[in-house]
Amino acid sequence: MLIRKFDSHVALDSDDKDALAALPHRVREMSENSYIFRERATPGECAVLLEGFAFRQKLNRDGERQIVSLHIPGDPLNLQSLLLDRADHGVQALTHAKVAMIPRSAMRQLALDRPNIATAFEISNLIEASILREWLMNVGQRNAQTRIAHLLCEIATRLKDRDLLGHYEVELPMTQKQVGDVTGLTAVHVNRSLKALEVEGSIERYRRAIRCPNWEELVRVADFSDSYLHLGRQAAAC
Amino acid sequence: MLIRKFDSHVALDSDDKDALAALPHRVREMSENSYIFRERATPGECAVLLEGFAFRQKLNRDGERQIVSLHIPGDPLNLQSLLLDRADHGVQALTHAKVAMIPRSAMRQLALDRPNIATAFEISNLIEASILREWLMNVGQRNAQTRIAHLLCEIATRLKDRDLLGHYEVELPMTQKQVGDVTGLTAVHVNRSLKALEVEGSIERYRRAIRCPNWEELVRVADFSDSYLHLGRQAAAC
DNA sequence: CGCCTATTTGATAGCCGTCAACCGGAGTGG
DNA sequence: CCACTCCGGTTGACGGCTATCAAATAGGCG
Repeated sequence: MLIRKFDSHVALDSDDKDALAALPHRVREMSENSYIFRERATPGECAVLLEGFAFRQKLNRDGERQIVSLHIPGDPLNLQSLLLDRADHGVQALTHAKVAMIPRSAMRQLALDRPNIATAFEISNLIEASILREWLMNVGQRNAQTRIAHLLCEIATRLKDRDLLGHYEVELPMTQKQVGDVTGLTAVHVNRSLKALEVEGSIERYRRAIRCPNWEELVRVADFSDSYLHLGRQAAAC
Repeated sequence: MLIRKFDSHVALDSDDKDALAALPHRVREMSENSYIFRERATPGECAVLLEGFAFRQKLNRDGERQIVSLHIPGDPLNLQSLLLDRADHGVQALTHAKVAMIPRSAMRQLALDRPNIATAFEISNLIEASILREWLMNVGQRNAQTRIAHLLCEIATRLKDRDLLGHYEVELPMTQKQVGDVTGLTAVHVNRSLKALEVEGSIERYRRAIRCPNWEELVRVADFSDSYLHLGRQAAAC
């Protein structure tokens, strides 16, 4: 999984792939909503999501939660803690999930030994920052319907890019409260906005599954453009 | 300026500092609001802010602007474009500013030659991402007064950390419209919120200068904690 | 079935946006 | 020196989007 993701950023040679495959690790099964890392921790391992979904969150003084990223299989979950001494946010499983835990020392040695992989680490971090900028725009400047539609477009696009999605049909593994914590809305308003999107024909819903019969239309409503996801190999890498 | 910033992330040896000092560059004077890099560009140079302030912004479909970062002297302005092929946002001078422009190739060679500096690059990027997460929390979960107070605390803390601020007295070089574009508010509401902060005694104002006679109080109102800024050397670096 | 959580819906309130007018300092030109 | 202009800041009235509160419905799982 990780190989596939990193290879999509930088062209890895077979030695790079072997080195990634040879990483020592243990696989942990995480149940829904369980913590993978807690805020302020300095974990001794790096986690890579193998199955399921995960998210990162921050809490404010009043205990209100902001979800600051969503992760799909293949995503590293705490690369930043290779270099920063304390996590400024918590990482949790969104669904039941499998996570590969890799000793920090092994990850750091790998980055020292294999420049291509170090570059892939950096690109992964930079894309995360780019997504954060887009989310900031989303929450700061867009109305509720657009925010939610944008989130749907992003998830669908990221899943599709990693071959985890057949059609544009998302089984959104989040409660409406969690969608609200991503978009800065309340669960009630998320509900109303989803309904409005449905009534206007941008999406169809059955339970939590959301289909996008008219992708172009949803993209338009969402003010979505995938350029911030920086899909494909980055020409600038060496 | 850059040496001082990077040295605050990682302990640089004298060779590292010499290498940074020897970087080829030209200094550009930028007038207020002029573009340093445009969205979607692939700049051939890296910029480091020497004097003045700068910001990055994204525009949505309706032309509304979200400011996604603020920069003070010493900050690199487009490190991410060393590895990502197209900028997902624009960079502009907030005030009259001096910027050092360094050829991309020289920056990349430097990162290859000097691991400490490569690490400093990465830490700088990671801290930016951490600030983005906090801003997302700010815009998504806090009310207007708290958002603005939080922004003031952050700016003051960052300036103080780089010895650019005597007391907690910020001459905020931004229009109220720009503050709104950071915080996801309108200029009118920024104005009312600043007034409210003043009435409640959290800040004092004279023109655009803002004093914080009671820093503790402002921090409390702002729900501010500086941990996300990751000040000081990161123990995890090697 | 029974419990618990998530979703849905309605009524109401409030924060913030919009529109508009006025003020006030800085720079310009007469 | 003063009038003029312009841009940003300030203030008021009003409206709308979203939050809050509350209650009913539906699903999931023992």
